Amino acid sequence: MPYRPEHKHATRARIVEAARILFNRHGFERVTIDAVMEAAGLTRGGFYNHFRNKEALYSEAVSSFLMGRGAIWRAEAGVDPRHPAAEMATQMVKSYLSDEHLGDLDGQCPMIALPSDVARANPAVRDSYLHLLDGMVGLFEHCLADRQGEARKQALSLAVSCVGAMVLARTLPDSALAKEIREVALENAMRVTAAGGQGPIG
Amino acid sequence: MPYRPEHKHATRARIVEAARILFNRHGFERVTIDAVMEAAGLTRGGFYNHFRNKEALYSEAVSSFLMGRGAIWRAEAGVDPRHPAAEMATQMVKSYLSDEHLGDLDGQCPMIALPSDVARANPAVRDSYLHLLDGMVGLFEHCLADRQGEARKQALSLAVSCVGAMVLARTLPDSALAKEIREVALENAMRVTAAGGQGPIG
DNA sequence: TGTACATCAGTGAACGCGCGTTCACTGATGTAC
DNA sequence: TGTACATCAGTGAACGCGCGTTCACTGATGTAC
Repeated sequence: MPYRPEHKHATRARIVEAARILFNRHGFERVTIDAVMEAAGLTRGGFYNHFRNKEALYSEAVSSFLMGRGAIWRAEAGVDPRHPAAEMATQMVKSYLSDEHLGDLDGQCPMIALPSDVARANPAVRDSYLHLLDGMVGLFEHCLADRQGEARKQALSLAVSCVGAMVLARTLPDSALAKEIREVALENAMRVTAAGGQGPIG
Repeated sequence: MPYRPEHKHATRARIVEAARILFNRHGFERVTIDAVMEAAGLTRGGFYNHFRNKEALYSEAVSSFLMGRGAIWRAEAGVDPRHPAAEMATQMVKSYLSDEHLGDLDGQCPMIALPSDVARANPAVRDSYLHLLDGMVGLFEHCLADRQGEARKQALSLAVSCVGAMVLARTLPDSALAKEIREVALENAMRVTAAGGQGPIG
């Protein structure tokens, strides 16, 4: 063995991380393999030592968010999986809908950055997206575990508000409407997380 | 004058309509000018008699929805601008979140089909998107005019639910989660349109 | 009414560039002795 | 410990294709007479 296996793993991880950032910013089509490899400190040709093709990389880049930045994000929001509580959901929502998150084109959640791109990609990529949304809904549901029977619906409501509002805010030109939308989404979410055990939106 | 002005106008409209359908289905990058012109019954070269470049066409294709399919959609939903009523908002929401709308890749609202594409396009395209969302919010607001003070917020809530849920549903692979999300969005919207003059939701 | 003409919408070949992918190679590394 | 070697991660030139755009042209049409 000329190189340790970890060497290849590390290189591969560097490529995925560089790709995640570039895809987030520019979308699938406008990111070239050249650009990804250069950002990872490598050259073009080596790419196919690691990935079958460009779409395979795309799929990995999308799912990589969950364990990478996603974990950091959960930590920053103060989410402790062992202590579910509605305030944690509140913190997550606030953080998700924040100016910082909207402006962070590199670190932003790919669900915001890539919806229509992913909608036209292959099933593996769409599964990665499902995986992310599933994770988000699951996390909210966990935080709202005390709302017997309604936790699932409330979690789904929060996810739609968060992702929906941010997708719109990112798509619109810098406009008053974009700001209004995020504010309304936040208000609605607060109403959900604040409510005890009433309806899904109480 | 060799040709009547209407002749050129009609040709131009045919190109925009062909483009709208193709962009909706495949996004900006994957649609070629060749494909658009062929769909309009023309050949490549003529394109630049009508548009400055591909992005100019994109912007027009997005805005064209409002006066074209958008008007049909409003009519089908039974919206009569002279008689605002919450039931009209209800009908619009139901129609927007329907299986038919989700499956209609050609006629679908571009806000669903193109968010991340548009987010990376030039300001004119993003303005067209804003124009669409503004139209939708304005329509809802008009329908909810009797909710003094809260109409605006309720209209925004409806728009986020509608577009957000549909964007997610279109992006996810055909999954149970996609169905759940649309159902929850519909329930929440019904709660908004059903409510008298209470809070923006509930 | 009929005809010659000017206009310009539409044609299609060509250009030039960029990108995904391939491939023969190089050289850094871990191992066997 | 030192050295020769086999491996394979990484290199970079090349290929082939597709696409946006340009441009010299053609021919259908409305108009002037």
